[in-house]
Amino acid sequence: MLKKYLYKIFESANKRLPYISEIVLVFDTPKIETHGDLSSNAAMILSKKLKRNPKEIAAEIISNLELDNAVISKTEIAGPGFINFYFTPEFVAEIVKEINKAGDDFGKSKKYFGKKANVEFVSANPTGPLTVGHGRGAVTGDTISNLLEWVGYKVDREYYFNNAGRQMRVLGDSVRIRYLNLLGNQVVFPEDYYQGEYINDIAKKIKDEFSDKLVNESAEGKFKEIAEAEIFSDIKNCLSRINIHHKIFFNEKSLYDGGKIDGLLKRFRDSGLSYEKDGAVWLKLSQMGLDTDKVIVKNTGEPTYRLPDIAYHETKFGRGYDLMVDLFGSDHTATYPDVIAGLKTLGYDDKKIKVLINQFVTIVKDGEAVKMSTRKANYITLDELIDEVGSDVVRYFINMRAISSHMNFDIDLAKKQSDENPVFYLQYAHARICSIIRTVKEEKLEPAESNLHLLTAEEEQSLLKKLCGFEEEVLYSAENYEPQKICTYLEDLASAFHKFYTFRRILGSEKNIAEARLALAVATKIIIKNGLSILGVSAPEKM
RNA sequence: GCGCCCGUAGCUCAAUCGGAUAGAGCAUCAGCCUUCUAAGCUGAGGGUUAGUGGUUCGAAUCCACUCGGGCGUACCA
Repeated sequence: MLKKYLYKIFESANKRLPYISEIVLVFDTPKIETHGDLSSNAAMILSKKLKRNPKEIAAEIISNLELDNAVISKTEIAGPGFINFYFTPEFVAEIVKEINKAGDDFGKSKKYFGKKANVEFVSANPTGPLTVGHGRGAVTGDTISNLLEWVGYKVDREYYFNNAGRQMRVLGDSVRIRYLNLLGNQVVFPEDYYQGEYINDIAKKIKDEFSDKLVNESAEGKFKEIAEAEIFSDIKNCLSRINIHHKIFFNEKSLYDGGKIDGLLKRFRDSGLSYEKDGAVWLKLSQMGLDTDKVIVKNTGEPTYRLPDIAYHETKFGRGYDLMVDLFGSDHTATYPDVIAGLKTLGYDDKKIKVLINQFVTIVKDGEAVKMSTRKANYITLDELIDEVGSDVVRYFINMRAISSHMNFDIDLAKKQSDENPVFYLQYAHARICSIIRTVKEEKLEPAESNLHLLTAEEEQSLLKKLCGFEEEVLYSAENYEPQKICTYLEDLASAFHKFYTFRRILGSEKNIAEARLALAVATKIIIKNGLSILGVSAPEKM
């Protein structure tokens, strides 16, 4: 709200200060309170362009702004040429009205209203349970979807999977052999098969249902079919435990059945974008600025992942999305440039695709890093983690970190410190406000907005200023795909509230000021709840 | 070897497209509950931002090199 005001003021001063439009105008919240509420470095940037003293420019800017002194109490030129703005307490307090009026919708913006986005995430093939590693992609993808919705997008959450190919054959055969073992057959279980206990569980289920009727069944028949169904249902259950629900499950196989793959291949060939060499089909990606051409069909006749991936993204373009977000782990870093280049050769606008790479989660157990592998079954499942610490902690813990950071997850620490997780700090602030609201009801006290100008104390003002920043924070997080900003913001907000709570009491204060403080507390509650809902974390009324 | 990501307090991480005195939580130490939830508040200690150079009014952030870690580098996905 504060930034909005300054942008407006600067814009209307455009005619008098034409050089302003030549730079990107940014207002920062200084780290130190004595540097004002918002600060601009415009004069310093302009000083280079105009070859003039920055302080001189700053003075010129200030004198040409039409500042309302009911809004801005003071401006100053500081340091090497910062322009610092101080807002009046009365103006800052107005935010309470806006928040309490908009309620659950406060912070939502219409900036991207009417646009459609697709966020593809998780996309693990059904060969085993989701691991903590998948959890990172799952939570991040869902939170980014929420953020996009908050700035106006209509978002489809999508899960892309492949239930064909070698890994699924191995899965079916793993179950088959375990099944035979259960029946007393001594077939040796190959080392590179899926070692997890879940394979045994599925085999047991099959034995219970079919007893020995499937001894001659092939790996790719019933075994694969049942294993896939079981695993997929586990994956969906697990995701729903942390509140994640995909709207679309896109099967790679449908691309083949629908003739999309053959059609694409033909188009590449007909337009001269591909050629044959050594029995394989190559796509001319070197024309698109890549180092080398890449194989799209192996000499065995099977396509590589590139062909279906390009075809898949083509269907997304066909479905009319304005923004397509692909979220995957760092083991895929090498694959997406090929796919995007392929789409570009077909004339698609690659700017509509945003690829996000989340770095790996290193699991630390007993002080040592654990190498995770579904094959070898030395992973920690997402389900186990949720059992241990609960959905809120899992979601918050993952959201706290920038996706580019390599995060360490110490299982023992997570269990031990689950009570100390910052998420409880936020939830506690929310519960405290709910408790106040319950208590004042008995005292016949109502929040009132007529006396907000009384909120001039330090703790009240810093809480108010924090509230003023929520909208901008949401927009920034969404546009930059940085959920962790919301966490940092909420922790600051909760801290400002806890201080307010400690020093500025509601009950026992004079009626006008008590009502104003109550209105402020209610506004804070709304923001905490809205922020937590973006993160997919609950806002409990009691703790 | 080459490409991408990263290195910040004892630990896990922040730091608003380069901003003023690098911040939180945990851990450690010292205080604060007859009044709205102490899962809280106040204070203390803890840093050459891996290292060396460079760019400029100004660098954790940008550039170069070195060291250390992760992920790739396929006619696997």
